[in-house]
Amino acid sequence: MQELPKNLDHSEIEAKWYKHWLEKKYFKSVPDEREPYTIVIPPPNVTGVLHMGHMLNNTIQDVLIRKARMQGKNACWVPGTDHASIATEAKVVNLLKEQGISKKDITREKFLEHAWVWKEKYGGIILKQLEKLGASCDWDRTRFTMEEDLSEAVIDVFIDLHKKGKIYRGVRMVNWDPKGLTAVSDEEVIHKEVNSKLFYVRYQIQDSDEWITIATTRPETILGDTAICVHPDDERYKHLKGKFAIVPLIDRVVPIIFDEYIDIEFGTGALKVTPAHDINDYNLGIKHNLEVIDTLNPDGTLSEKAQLYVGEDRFAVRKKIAVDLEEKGHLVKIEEIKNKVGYSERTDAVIEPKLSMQWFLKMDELSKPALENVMNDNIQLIPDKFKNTYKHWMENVHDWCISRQLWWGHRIPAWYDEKGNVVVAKTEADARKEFENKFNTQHSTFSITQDEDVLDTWFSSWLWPISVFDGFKKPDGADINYYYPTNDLVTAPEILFFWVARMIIAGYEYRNEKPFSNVYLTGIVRDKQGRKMSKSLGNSPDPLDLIDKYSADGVRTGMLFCSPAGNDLPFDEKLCEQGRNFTNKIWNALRLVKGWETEESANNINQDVFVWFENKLELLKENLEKSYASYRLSEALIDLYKFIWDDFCSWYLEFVKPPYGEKIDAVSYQKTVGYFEELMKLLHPFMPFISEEIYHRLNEERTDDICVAAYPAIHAYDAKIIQEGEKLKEVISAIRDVRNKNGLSPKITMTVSVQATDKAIYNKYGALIEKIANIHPIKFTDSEVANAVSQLIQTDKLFIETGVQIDTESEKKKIQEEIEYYKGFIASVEKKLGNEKFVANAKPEIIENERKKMADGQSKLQSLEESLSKL
RNA sequence: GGGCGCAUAGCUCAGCUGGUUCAGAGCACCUGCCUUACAAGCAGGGGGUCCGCGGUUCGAACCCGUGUGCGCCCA
Repeated sequence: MQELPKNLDHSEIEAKWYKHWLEKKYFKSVPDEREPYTIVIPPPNVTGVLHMGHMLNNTIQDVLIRKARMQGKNACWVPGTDHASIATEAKVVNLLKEQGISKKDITREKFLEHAWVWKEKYGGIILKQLEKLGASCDWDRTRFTMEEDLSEAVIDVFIDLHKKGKIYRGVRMVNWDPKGLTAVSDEEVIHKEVNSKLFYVRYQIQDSDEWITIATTRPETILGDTAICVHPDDERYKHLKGKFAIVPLIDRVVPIIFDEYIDIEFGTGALKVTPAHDINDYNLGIKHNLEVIDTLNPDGTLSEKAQLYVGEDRFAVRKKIAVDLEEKGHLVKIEEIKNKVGYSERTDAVIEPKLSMQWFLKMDELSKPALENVMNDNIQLIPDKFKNTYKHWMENVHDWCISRQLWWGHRIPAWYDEKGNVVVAKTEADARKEFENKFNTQHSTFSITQDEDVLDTWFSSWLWPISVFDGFKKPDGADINYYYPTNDLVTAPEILFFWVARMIIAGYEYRNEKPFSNVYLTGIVRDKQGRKMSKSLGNSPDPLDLIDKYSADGVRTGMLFCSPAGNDLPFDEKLCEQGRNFTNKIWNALRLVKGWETEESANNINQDVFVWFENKLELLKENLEKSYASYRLSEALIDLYKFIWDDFCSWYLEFVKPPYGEKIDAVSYQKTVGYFEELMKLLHPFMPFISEEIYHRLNEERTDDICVAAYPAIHAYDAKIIQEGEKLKEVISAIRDVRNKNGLSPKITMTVSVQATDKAIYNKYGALIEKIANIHPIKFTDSEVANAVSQLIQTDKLFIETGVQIDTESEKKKIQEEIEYYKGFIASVEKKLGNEKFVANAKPEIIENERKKMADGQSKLQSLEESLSKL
């Protein structure tokens, strides 16, 4: 046969097999009578390119879906992307800017045209990249949150929830992103600890020479102050009741109010109150009926209402106002402090609390079933430590601000007439009818306008598990009835609330059923310094480069080697290298097996090896199954890795390998190919490409594919046979060890005498030991053998005659050390057994075990002492 | 400030009901090997205050309390 190359060209087989699988439509799913197994992909942003988080996330999904497929389930993995309002709009704005076009200068329609062009051009990149990873998605089902059907679902849901009284419009303090020019939800604000300055500023008390000093990190907001607040119990300020203070620079007269909200210890115990620009101040303002003065423009510059510094950016003003306050004698001192400042997740701009009119979704009632069904494990979070976090959030859930001041997204179906009345309706015509009914508007030509804002992207992705199966358009359709609820959701803990909780809410609201049964929360991929890998930090390797270098299989295993569910993954390229080395190992095992020439043989010398290996294989399968059942994919992979490398390659193949130049008997060959195939099936979910390649190489006439082969069934195993095998390995290792320690080449033939009560294993495997360890002969003995190195294997004793004079002194020393160890060991067991309370309280099997330890220990000790005396 | 979690070999982590000869794996490191599938390999080896302290128990890496350090979420 033709010589196989020493290393495998992975890029060639990856392209070949992925294309083949697609042609065979193995990933395609249509409802049938089989049990469904469904995963919906967490839709990546259309703007996105593959990063390490996606790699991890999608590898896990692919492992789960491939295993289910092999197990004969109707496996369906639905891919797609979401439209990512803020991120996409920002990209398009930038692109237009490069072309010299400003968003302000073009119409909404024109802008959206540009946005769609952009989406068509770049929107599919990330999905193409997933193919390189081997992702076995049903690509025919690819969805996009802004396609027509999914958009309609979003609008219908908005109208429905509005009708149910769950959606309302109100002025609220929102997190304003001055760069993105939109409100963002609480979850999109990242609080970072930063070094700030705490400015102490004094305000004069009206009609008095007295001053009151406040502390603030944002002195520019002074211009919007409408009160000073102190604690009612604070002795320092009690006399100020009913007095007024004068706001510096603008001389506004504001009341001094008293409220228990104040922390007496912080700063001076006096707080400036700016209801338009701080949520707590806003609440104080409502309570004390204060004036609200909005001093900020949407872009973060100061507004006319600020009176001073109008049109200048808030951070520039912060510096200027400090100087001006100083000049006018208002600045008392400046302290350096650490405080937390909110940043926009999307634009990284400092978030400004700002009052504005927004649409909200009431969450209290809606979230109840979503909380309950996670707490009772109807939906399982993996790992379950996230239940606590989930509970905490769901019990303190805030109403969801769902409007965004953007164009790219689902436009809010609300309409206003000239008087500012509002109705919610799907079309303009419906809206007019609404106006006629609701407001008695008589003529049909009145002018109405649609709300300019769009909905939060999550307001579409929370419908994802339903909408991808057309569950809104066809609530009783074949797809939604078959695939919903889905099985597993694999996602990052960061979006547990953003997305997972809200999908659960939508599931119960619209299907009266959970959207998925299990939520596997992956870790966050971090670099060696523990930082999250991200494009902006530039600390993330390009996944496609990694695949190029280490193969898709190698990268997949690299990602999974150390990523227990919910734990962060400290990524190291070395892991991918280890994965690639594993593919190389497998490839070379194939080269070995394919290099064998066979011959018919009457009696099979490897019979006992097969029995051992088959039992060990069953044990492996059982362990794999346990790991899968508890989503310990990393553990399953490591078990498989060790089994293939150690048990299969290092032991089994060496056992059955014919001596150089000899042929292998046909039965051994067939058995070996069979085991190899089975191992490849077990490996396929993790390493789809190499397993498929090997599967075909093992049998070149094959017409079926491992991708859809039946996953190996589990059978019972005999633990005793496995134990014998382990002992056999110990014997061989002990002999190798003697060679190593004495600097003897493997080519030197030695003799071994065995002193054992149970001779079965030596009778069974004697010939094998002779072959593997280059022993001739191996024989039994009843007594000590002179001039031999002795090795204790459990309670058996091996006398290895190396053919050279042994070093009696070092041999004595070695035995003496072992004797000491066993003496200590026996003493500790004796102590335990001598303890009445232990004997009275411990379980019988544990006591029995201690007795056995004692007997074994004593027998070994005796044997060692015998050896010592003979030396 | 409130809540949750973590701490085991140089690194990353197992250790599932408290009880084997229980302190373990992979990587890294060290030694010896270009042995005929694989140097992307083979055969060996060293390495630990299971974060500190106290308690429960016949028995604690594991349970309880407490201190320290770190991470995450919320305000």
